Amino acid sequence: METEETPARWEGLPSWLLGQTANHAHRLVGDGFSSVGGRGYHYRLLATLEERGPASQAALGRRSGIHLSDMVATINELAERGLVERAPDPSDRRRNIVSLTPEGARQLRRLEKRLAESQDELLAPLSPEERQQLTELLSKLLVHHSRRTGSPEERWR
Amino acid sequence: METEETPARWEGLPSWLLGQTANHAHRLVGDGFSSVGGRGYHYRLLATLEERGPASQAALGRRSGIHLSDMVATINELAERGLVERAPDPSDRRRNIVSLTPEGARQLRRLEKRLAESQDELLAPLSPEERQQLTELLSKLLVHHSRRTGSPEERWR
DNA sequence: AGCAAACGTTGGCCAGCCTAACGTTTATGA
DNA sequence: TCATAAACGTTAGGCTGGCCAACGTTTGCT
Repeated sequence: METEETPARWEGLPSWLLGQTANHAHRLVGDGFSSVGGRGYHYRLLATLEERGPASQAALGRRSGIHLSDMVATINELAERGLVERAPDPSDRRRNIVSLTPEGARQLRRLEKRLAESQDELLAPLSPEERQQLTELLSKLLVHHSRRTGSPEERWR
Repeated sequence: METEETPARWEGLPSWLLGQTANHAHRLVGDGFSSVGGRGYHYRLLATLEERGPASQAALGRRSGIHLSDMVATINELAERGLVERAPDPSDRRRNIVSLTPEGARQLRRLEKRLAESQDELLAPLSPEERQQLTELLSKLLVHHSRRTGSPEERWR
Protein backbone atom coordinates (compact mmCIF):
# COMPACT_ATOMS: atom_id res chain seq x y z
CA MET A 1 0.00 0.00 0.00
CA GLU A 2 1.24 3.43 -0.82
CA THR A 3 -1.40 5.32 1.10
CA GLU A 4 -1.17 8.54 -0.82
CA GLU A 5 -4.60 9.95 -1.25
CA THR A 6 -7.54 8.93 0.87
CA PRO A 7 -10.97 8.48 -0.69
CA ALA A 8 -12.75 5.35 0.26
CA ARG A 9 -16.21 4.83 1.48
CA TRP A 10 -15.31 1.46 2.82
CA GLU A 11 -12.85 2.62 5.42
CA GLY A 12 -15.38 2.79 8.18
CA LEU A 13 -16.85 -0.63 7.61
CA PRO A 14 -16.39 -3.06 10.47
CA SER A 15 -15.16 -5.75 8.13
CA TRP A 16 -12.56 -3.38 6.76
CA LEU A 17 -11.39 -2.19 10.15
CA LEU A 18 -11.20 -5.76 11.26
CA GLY A 19 -9.27 -6.83 8.22
CA GLN A 20 -6.82 -3.98 8.45
CA THR A 21 -6.08 -4.35 12.11
CA ALA A 22 -5.77 -8.08 11.64
CA ASN A 23 -3.26 -7.39 8.89
CA HIS A 24 -1.20 -5.26 11.20
CA ALA A 25 -1.41 -7.87 13.89
CA HIS A 26 -0.51 -10.57 11.45
CA ARG A 27 2.46 -8.61 10.27
CA LEU A 28 3.66 -7.89 13.78
CA VAL A 29 3.36 -11.49 14.82
CA GLY A 30 4.81 -12.79 11.60
CA ASP A 31 7.80 -10.48 11.82
CA GLY A 32 8.38 -11.57 15.38
CA PHE A 33 8.29 -15.20 14.41
CA SER A 34 10.50 -14.78 11.40
CA SER A 35 13.06 -12.90 13.46
CA VAL A 36 13.80 -16.25 15.07
CA GLY A 37 13.34 -18.20 11.89
CA GLY A 38 9.79 -19.36 12.39
CA ARG A 39 6.27 -18.71 11.27
CA GLY A 40 2.75 -19.13 12.57
CA TYR A 41 2.32 -22.79 11.76
CA HIS A 42 5.59 -23.58 13.48
CA TYR A 43 4.45 -21.97 16.67
CA ARG A 44 1.11 -23.66 16.56
CA LEU A 45 2.56 -27.06 15.96
CA LEU A 46 5.33 -26.79 18.54
CA ALA A 47 2.95 -25.42 21.14
CA THR A 48 0.48 -28.19 20.49
CA LEU A 49 3.20 -30.78 20.85
CA GLU A 50 4.36 -29.37 24.12
CA GLU A 51 0.88 -29.07 25.45
CA ARG A 52 -0.49 -32.43 24.47
CA GLY A 53 2.54 -34.55 23.76
CA PRO A 54 3.58 -36.57 20.72
CA ALA A 55 0.88 -37.59 18.31
CA SER A 56 0.15 -38.58 14.76
CA GLN A 57 0.05 -35.93 12.10
CA ALA A 58 -3.68 -36.21 11.77
CA ALA A 59 -4.24 -35.75 15.49
CA LEU A 60 -1.89 -32.80 15.52
CA GLY A 61 -3.77 -31.30 12.65
CA ARG A 62 -7.03 -31.55 14.54
CA ARG A 63 -5.55 -30.12 17.69
CA SER A 64 -3.75 -27.25 16.10
CA GLY A 65 -6.27 -26.42 13.43
CA ILE A 66 -3.67 -26.92 10.76
CA HIS A 67 -4.87 -28.64 7.65
CA LEU A 68 -3.49 -32.12 7.09
CA SER A 69 -1.92 -31.19 3.82
CA ASP A 70 -0.19 -28.23 5.41
CA MET A 71 0.99 -30.36 8.30
CA VAL A 72 3.23 -32.27 5.97
CA ALA A 73 5.16 -29.21 4.93
CA THR A 74 5.23 -27.79 8.42
CA ILE A 75 6.62 -30.97 9.90
CA ASN A 76 9.14 -31.24 7.09
CA GLU A 77 10.39 -27.78 7.84
CA LEU A 78 10.64 -28.39 11.55
CA ALA A 79 12.12 -31.87 11.21
CA GLU A 80 14.78 -30.57 8.85
CA ARG A 81 16.01 -28.36 11.60
CA GLY A 82 15.73 -30.99 14.29
CA LEU A 83 12.95 -29.22 16.15
CA VAL A 84 10.63 -32.12 15.78
CA GLU A 85 10.97 -35.81 15.10
CA ARG A 86 8.93 -37.98 12.83
CA ALA A 87 8.94 -41.68 13.63
CA PRO A 88 6.75 -44.47 12.35
CA ASP A 89 4.23 -45.73 14.85
CA PRO A 90 5.08 -49.39 15.42
CA SER A 91 1.54 -50.16 16.48
CA ASP A 92 -0.08 -48.57 13.46
CA ARG A 93 1.91 -48.43 10.34
CA ARG A 94 -0.24 -45.77 8.78
CA ARG A 95 0.87 -43.30 11.37
CA ASN A 96 3.88 -41.17 12.01
CA ILE A 97 4.41 -40.16 15.56
CA VAL A 98 5.68 -36.64 15.76
CA SER A 99 7.42 -35.47 18.88
CA LEU A 100 9.13 -32.38 20.17
CA THR A 101 12.90 -32.36 20.56
CA PRO A 102 14.74 -30.33 23.20
CA GLU A 103 15.82 -28.03 20.43
CA GLY A 104 12.20 -27.68 19.43
CA ALA A 105 11.24 -26.76 22.96
CA ARG A 106 13.92 -24.09 22.97
CA GLN A 107 12.64 -22.70 19.71
CA LEU A 108 9.15 -22.68 21.14
CA ARG A 109 10.42 -20.55 24.03
CA ARG A 110 11.81 -18.08 21.54
CA LEU A 111 8.64 -17.98 19.51
CA GLU A 112 6.58 -17.45 22.62
CA LYS A 113 8.71 -14.56 23.66
CA ARG A 114 8.31 -12.89 20.32
CA LEU A 115 4.63 -13.59 20.37
CA ALA A 116 4.19 -11.90 23.71
CA GLU A 117 6.14 -8.91 22.51
CA SER A 118 4.02 -8.54 19.45
CA GLN A 119 0.86 -8.62 21.54
CA ASP A 120 2.19 -5.69 23.52
CA GLU A 121 3.07 -3.83 20.42
CA LEU A 122 -0.30 -4.52 18.92
CA LEU A 123 -2.24 -3.28 21.93
CA ALA A 124 0.08 -0.42 22.73
CA PRO A 125 -2.50 2.32 22.11
CA LEU A 126 -5.17 0.74 24.30
CA SER A 127 -5.70 1.02 28.02
CA PRO A 128 -6.13 -2.15 30.07
CA GLU A 129 -9.89 -1.62 30.12
CA GLU A 130 -9.99 -1.13 26.41
CA ARG A 131 -7.97 -4.27 25.87
CA GLN A 132 -10.45 -6.13 27.93
CA GLN A 133 -13.33 -4.68 25.97
CA LEU A 134 -11.76 -5.53 22.68
CA THR A 135 -11.12 -9.09 23.74
CA GLU A 136 -14.68 -9.51 24.86
CA LEU A 137 -16.19 -8.06 21.74
CA LEU A 138 -14.06 -10.17 19.49
CA SER A 139 -14.80 -13.27 21.50
CA LYS A 140 -18.46 -12.59 21.20
CA LEU A 141 -18.22 -12.33 17.45
CA LEU A 142 -16.07 -15.40 17.31
CA VAL A 143 -18.37 -17.54 19.35
CA HIS A 144 -21.30 -16.50 17.26
CA HIS A 145 -19.64 -17.20 13.96
CA SER A 146 -17.84 -20.39 14.83
CA ARG A 147 -20.97 -22.24 15.67
CA ARG A 148 -21.89 -22.49 12.05
CA THR A 149 -18.37 -22.80 10.68
CA GLY A 150 -16.38 -24.75 13.16
CA SER A 151 -17.84 -28.04 14.10
CA PRO A 152 -20.67 -29.83 12.46
CA GLU A 153 -21.77 -32.91 14.26
CA GLU A 154 -18.27 -34.35 14.52
CA ARG A 155 -18.19 -37.41 16.66
CA TRP A 156 -15.03 -38.87 18.02
CA ARG A 157 -16.03 -42.37 16.97
CA MET B 1 -10.13 -26.32 10.20
CA GLU B 2 -11.66 -29.39 11.68
CA THR B 3 -12.03 -28.09 15.21
CA GLU B 4 -12.21 -31.43 16.91
CA GLU B 5 -10.32 -31.13 20.13
CA THR B 6 -9.54 -27.79 21.72
CA PRO B 7 -6.19 -27.26 23.40
CA ALA B 8 -4.46 -24.11 22.44
CA ARG B 9 -2.87 -21.54 24.59
CA TRP B 10 -3.02 -19.02 21.84
CA GLU B 11 -6.78 -18.83 21.59
CA GLY B 12 -7.07 -15.92 23.95
CA LEU B 13 -4.41 -13.80 22.33
CA PRO B 14 -5.64 -10.56 20.84
CA SER B 15 -3.82 -11.20 17.61
CA TRP B 16 -5.51 -14.57 17.34
CA LEU B 17 -8.97 -13.26 18.12
CA LEU B 18 -8.43 -10.50 15.65
CA GLY B 19 -7.21 -12.86 12.98
CA GLN B 20 -10.05 -15.29 13.46
CA THR B 21 -12.80 -12.73 13.45
CA ALA B 22 -11.22 -11.08 10.47
CA ASN B 23 -11.27 -14.44 8.74
CA HIS B 24 -14.95 -14.79 9.36
CA ALA B 25 -15.56 -11.27 8.18
CA HIS B 26 -13.46 -11.84 5.13
CA ARG B 27 -15.34 -14.98 4.31
CA LEU B 28 -18.71 -13.33 4.75
CA VAL B 29 -17.76 -10.41 2.57
CA GLY B 30 -16.03 -12.57 0.01
CA ASP B 31 -19.01 -14.87 -0.28
CA GLY B 32 -21.28 -11.90 -0.72
CA PHE B 33 -19.12 -10.51 -3.47
CA SER B 34 -18.68 -13.78 -5.24
CA SER B 35 -22.43 -14.37 -5.20
CA VAL B 36 -22.62 -11.57 -7.76
CA GLY B 37 -19.43 -12.58 -9.50
CA GLY B 38 -17.04 -10.18 -7.87
CA ARG B 39 -14.34 -9.97 -5.26
CA GLY B 40 -12.79 -7.43 -2.95
CA TYR B 41 -10.51 -5.79 -5.43
CA HIS B 42 -13.37 -5.35 -7.85
CA TYR B 43 -15.42 -3.52 -5.31
CA ARG B 44 -12.55 -1.32 -4.29
CA LEU B 45 -11.67 -0.39 -7.82
CA LEU B 46 -15.22 0.25 -8.96
CA ALA B 47 -16.00 2.29 -5.88
CA THR B 48 -12.87 4.34 -6.33
CA LEU B 49 -13.75 5.01 -9.92
CA GLU B 50 -17.23 6.12 -9.06
CA GLU B 51 -16.05 8.28 -6.24
CA ARG B 52 -13.15 10.01 -7.91
CA GLY B 53 -13.70 9.51 -11.59
CA PRO B 54 -11.51 8.07 -14.33
CA ALA B 55 -7.80 7.93 -13.69
CA SER B 56 -4.59 6.21 -14.62
CA GLN B 57 -3.88 2.81 -13.19
CA ALA B 58 -1.19 4.19 -10.94
CA ALA B 59 -3.48 6.83 -9.50
CA LEU B 60 -6.20 4.27 -8.98
CA GLY B 61 -3.76 2.07 -7.20
CA ARG B 62 -2.84 4.84 -4.83
CA ARG B 63 -6.43 5.75 -4.19
CA SER B 64 -7.71 2.26 -3.68
CA GLY B 65 -4.73 0.81 -1.90
CA ILE B 66 -4.40 -1.86 -4.55
CA HIS B 67 -0.88 -2.67 -5.53
CA LEU B 68 0.06 -1.63 -9.03
CA SER B 69 0.89 -5.13 -10.08
CA ASP B 70 -2.48 -6.36 -8.88
CA MET B 71 -4.24 -3.50 -10.61
CA VAL B 72 -3.32 -4.96 -13.95
CA ALA B 73 -5.13 -8.21 -13.28
CA THR B 74 -8.07 -6.49 -11.63
CA ILE B 75 -8.61 -4.16 -14.54
CA ASN B 76 -8.22 -7.01 -16.98
CA GLU B 77 -10.95 -8.91 -15.20
CA LEU B 78 -13.29 -5.96 -15.07
CA ALA B 79 -12.56 -4.79 -18.61
CA GLU B 80 -13.23 -8.27 -19.95
CA ARG B 81 -16.74 -8.01 -18.62
CA GLY B 82 -17.23 -4.48 -19.77
CA LEU B 83 -17.44 -3.05 -16.29
CA VAL B 84 -14.53 -0.77 -16.87
CA GLU B 85 -12.77 0.72 -19.87
CA ARG B 86 -9.09 1.09 -20.46
CA ALA B 87 -8.04 3.75 -22.97
CA PRO B 88 -4.67 5.24 -23.72
CA ASP B 89 -4.18 8.75 -22.44
CA PRO B 90 -3.54 10.93 -25.51
CA SER B 91 -1.72 13.51 -23.45
CA ASP B 92 0.64 11.07 -21.78
CA ARG B 93 1.43 7.95 -23.64
CA ARG B 94 2.65 6.17 -20.56
CA ARG B 95 -0.80 6.17 -19.10
CA ASN B 96 -4.00 4.27 -19.50
CA ILE B 97 -7.11 6.05 -18.45
CA VAL B 98 -9.53 3.71 -16.78
CA SER B 99 -13.15 4.61 -16.48
CA LEU B 100 -16.37 3.13 -15.17
CA THR B 101 -19.03 1.97 -17.60
CA PRO B 102 -22.75 2.02 -16.87
CA GLU B 103 -22.57 -1.73 -16.50
CA GLY B 104 -19.77 -1.26 -14.02
CA ALA B 105 -21.87 1.14 -12.01
CA ARG B 106 -24.66 -1.39 -11.91
CA GLN B 107 -22.29 -4.07 -10.72
CA LEU B 108 -21.04 -1.70 -8.05
CA ARG B 109 -24.60 -1.31 -6.82
CA ARG B 110 -24.86 -5.06 -6.47
CA LEU B 111 -21.56 -5.35 -4.68
CA GLU B 112 -22.52 -2.61 -2.28
CA LYS B 113 -25.73 -4.32 -1.44
CA ARG B 114 -23.96 -7.55 -0.63
CA LEU B 115 -21.38 -5.69 1.34
CA ALA B 116 -23.99 -4.06 3.52
CA GLU B 117 -25.64 -7.38 4.11
CA SER B 118 -22.43 -8.99 5.19
CA GLN B 119 -21.78 -6.20 7.68
CA ASP B 120 -25.08 -6.95 9.29
CA GLU B 121 -24.36 -10.60 9.39
CA LEU B 122 -20.95 -9.98 10.86
CA LEU B 123 -22.19 -7.76 13.64
CA ALA B 124 -25.33 -9.71 14.35
CA PRO B 125 -24.39 -10.70 17.89
CA LEU B 126 -23.49 -7.17 18.99
CA SER B 127 -25.72 -4.43 20.28
CA PRO B 128 -25.54 -1.00 18.69
CA GLU B 129 -23.40 0.23 21.58
CA GLU B 130 -21.07 -2.68 21.25
CA ARG B 131 -20.76 -2.10 17.54
CA GLN B 132 -19.80 1.44 18.25
CA GLN B 133 -17.24 0.33 20.82
CA LEU B 134 -15.73 -2.18 18.50
CA THR B 135 -15.43 0.34 15.72
CA GLU B 136 -13.72 2.79 18.00
CA LEU B 137 -11.28 0.33 19.41
CA LEU B 138 -10.32 -0.94 16.01
CA SER B 139 -9.94 2.56 14.67
CA LYS B 140 -7.67 3.42 17.53
CA LEU B 141 -5.46 0.47 16.78
CA LEU B 142 -5.52 1.25 13.12
CA VAL B 143 -4.55 4.86 13.49
CA HIS B 144 -1.73 3.93 15.75
CA HIS B 145 -0.32 1.28 13.49
CA SER B 146 -0.76 2.99 10.16
CA ARG B 147 1.49 5.87 11.04
CA ARG B 148 4.56 3.74 10.86
CA THR B 149 3.43 1.56 8.00
CA GLY B 150 2.02 4.09 5.62
CA SER B 151 4.77 6.39 4.54
CA PRO B 152 8.40 5.99 5.48
CA GLU B 153 10.93 8.59 4.45
CA GLU B 154 11.68 6.98 1.15
CA ARG B 155 15.37 7.05 0.58
CA TRP B 156 16.21 7.59 -3.01
CA ARG B 157 19.64 6.06 -2.33
C1' DA C 1 -13.15 -61.60 3.37
C1' DG C 2 -14.42 -57.24 2.06
C1' DC C 3 -15.39 -52.54 2.55
C1' DA C 4 -15.07 -48.21 4.78
C1' DA C 5 -12.32 -45.28 7.11
C1' DA C 6 -8.11 -43.17 8.65
C1' DC C 7 -3.53 -41.79 7.47
C1' DG C 8 0.25 -39.42 5.00
C1' DT C 9 1.48 -37.30 0.81
C1' DT C 10 1.43 -34.64 -3.44
C1' DG C 11 -0.15 -31.09 -6.10
C1' DG C 12 -3.01 -27.65 -6.81
C1' DC C 13 -6.21 -23.30 -5.96
C1' DC C 14 -7.57 -18.88 -3.76
C1' DA C 15 -7.27 -13.94 -1.85
C1' DG C 16 -4.50 -10.35 -0.40
C1' DC C 17 -0.23 -8.39 0.01
C1' DC C 18 4.26 -7.69 -1.62
C1' DT C 19 9.19 -7.43 -4.50
C1' DA C 20 11.92 -7.40 -8.56
C1' DA C 21 12.72 -6.50 -13.13
C1' DC C 22 11.98 -4.51 -17.64
C1' DG C 23 10.73 -1.47 -21.52
C1' DT C 24 8.52 2.71 -22.61
C1' DT C 25 7.57 7.48 -22.01
C1' DT C 26 7.92 11.84 -19.65
C1' DA C 27 10.02 15.43 -16.80
C1' DT C 28 13.97 17.70 -14.79
C1' DG C 29 18.17 20.11 -14.32
C1' DA C 30 23.04 20.70 -15.48
C1' DT D 1 20.08 20.08 -25.36
C1' DC D 2 20.87 15.88 -23.63
C1' DA D 3 21.49 12.67 -19.88
C1' DT D 4 19.45 10.89 -16.12
C1' DA D 5 15.79 10.25 -13.07
C1' DA D 6 11.19 9.26 -12.47
C1' DA D 7 6.65 7.54 -13.48
C1' DC D 8 3.91 4.16 -15.79
C1' DG D 9 2.19 -0.42 -17.12
C1' DT D 10 3.31 -5.14 -17.29
C1' DT D 11 5.00 -9.74 -16.21
C1' DA D 12 6.60 -12.98 -13.16
C1' DG D 13 7.07 -14.53 -8.87
C1' DG D 14 6.87 -15.15 -3.55
C1' DC D 15 4.60 -15.32 0.91
C1' DT D 16 0.97 -16.72 4.55
C1' DG D 17 -2.95 -18.91 5.74
C1' DG D 18 -6.77 -21.45 4.35
C1' DC D 19 -8.61 -24.95 1.47
C1' DC D 20 -9.87 -29.37 -1.97
C1' DA D 21 -9.09 -33.62 -4.58
C1' DA D 22 -6.71 -37.62 -5.39
C1' DC D 23 -3.92 -41.62 -4.40
C1' DG D 24 -1.80 -45.61 -2.19
C1' DT D 25 -1.23 -47.80 2.11
C1' DT D 26 -2.83 -49.62 6.34
C1' DT D 27 -6.27 -50.57 9.68
C1' DG D 28 -10.81 -51.65 11.69
C1' DC D 29 -15.51 -53.14 11.45
C1' DT D 30 -18.88 -56.39 10.19
